[in-house]
Amino acid sequence: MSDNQTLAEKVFSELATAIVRGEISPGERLSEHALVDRYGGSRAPMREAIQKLEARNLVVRVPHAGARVVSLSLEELRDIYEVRLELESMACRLAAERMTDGEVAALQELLLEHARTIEADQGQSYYQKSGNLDFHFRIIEGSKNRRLHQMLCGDLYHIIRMYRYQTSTSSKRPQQALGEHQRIVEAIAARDAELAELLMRRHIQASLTNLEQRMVRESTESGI
Amino acid sequence: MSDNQTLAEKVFSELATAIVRGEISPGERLSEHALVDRYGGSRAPMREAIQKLEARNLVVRVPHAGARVVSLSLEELRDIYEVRLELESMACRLAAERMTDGEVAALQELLLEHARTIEADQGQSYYQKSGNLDFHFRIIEGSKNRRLHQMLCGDLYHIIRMYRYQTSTSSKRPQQALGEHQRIVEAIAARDAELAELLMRRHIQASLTNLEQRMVRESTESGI
DNA sequence: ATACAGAGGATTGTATACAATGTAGTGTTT
DNA sequence: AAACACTACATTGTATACAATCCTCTGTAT
Repeated sequence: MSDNQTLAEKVFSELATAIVRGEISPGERLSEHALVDRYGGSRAPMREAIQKLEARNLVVRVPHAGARVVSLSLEELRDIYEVRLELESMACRLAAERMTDGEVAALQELLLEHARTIEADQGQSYYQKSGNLDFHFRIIEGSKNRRLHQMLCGDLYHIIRMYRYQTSTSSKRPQQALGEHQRIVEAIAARDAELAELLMRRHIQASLTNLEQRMVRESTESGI
Repeated sequence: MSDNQTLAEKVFSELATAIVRGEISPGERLSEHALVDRYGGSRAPMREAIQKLEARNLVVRVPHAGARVVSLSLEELRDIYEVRLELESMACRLAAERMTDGEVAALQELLLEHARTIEADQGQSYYQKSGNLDFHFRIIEGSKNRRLHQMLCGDLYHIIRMYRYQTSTSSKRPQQALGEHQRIVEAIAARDAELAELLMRRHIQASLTNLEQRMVRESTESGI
């Protein structure tokens, strides 16, 4: 029961979290031999772990040249945000149509708890860290579309979290975000799919706008 | 120059096309040893090819049990279609905003050619086969969002083509599809992003509706 | 007859060895 | 001095061998 998963999978998940947390920098090389020294085993499982990372777009491999942690240009990051905006708005619309009454009630309860947490200890850190993600995850699950869930949670979020643009863009007051969350849930509870989608779109749009401003700033800086 | 790509990549692409074309049936096993017998080489490249197929969701692997060609339930297929509908509508909106005038002109030219082809030899087969795909691919490329392109063309389309639901759903008159295409391009040429998105959404929606009807039919049949 | 248990075979996971390719560093030439 | 070529090294791609796990078939017991 302890060694149920293969070594390749263990190395993969360890590397994935290390990359997302920034313990391995973007652009850094992942030598198979170095991974053997670090995690033990032989090259075969390391290779497989690297391939799994490539499948999730966390590393880029070029034949005979090796693997590097993905280093996204701001354009590529904008692309990812655009797709995320669309897919998560879609998820919110579907959630309004498909969540059970019980799930909606649980979501409302979650927001009440968030409100208490914020009021109690100004818990900005708690709220940002897991609370925000919890809210979005539940809505994505509420869409009852497994492929959508896989694309958003499996592929896009890892990269987004890796670049921490999400933390910086959600630096607006937790109260404001909470208020937006509450209005979204109200729309879901009223089964108003169109409104729920619109509100979620606006809620995320700020991140994209923020990101694009940053893009312009950085490009002009480097252009001088 | 001939052997520039690795054996693993060659086996991967051969297997991918074989799966998409239905030469390997859904649910069929992919034994590593059998692949060695078929393609030559050793197990290592075969394993790598299978992993690449898994990354594109064309096969499912379970540890110690092997790999099987993906066999989707109708629910999973509905999920994929839903996501495709949303992403391709989005692509159309972005294309209306970002395609160059030259690209729009080329797209209009493509449709004229389609019209000639249809009139000439009732070329339903030609039009369905590559013409329809060409049109959609150009719009996706016109979105100038590489991640979106990757998700639609790389991941979703292979599976959709594999199940051939697209061919059956697009069995409506080529003239009708062509007319819808023309209106979409008109909206793009007018830089009316909202309208372009709406028209594309309707254009694809028929496939999804068709698919869902089929789902209901099949489930009731098996339920008897 | 059916269900469960165990052994054997088959398949995958891992380790090691060899081959092919890319990279860097040095030396020569212009 | 700069650019090109060649050589040596390092890294990845591939092949083979061994270990661990799973699937199946057979035999026994209920």
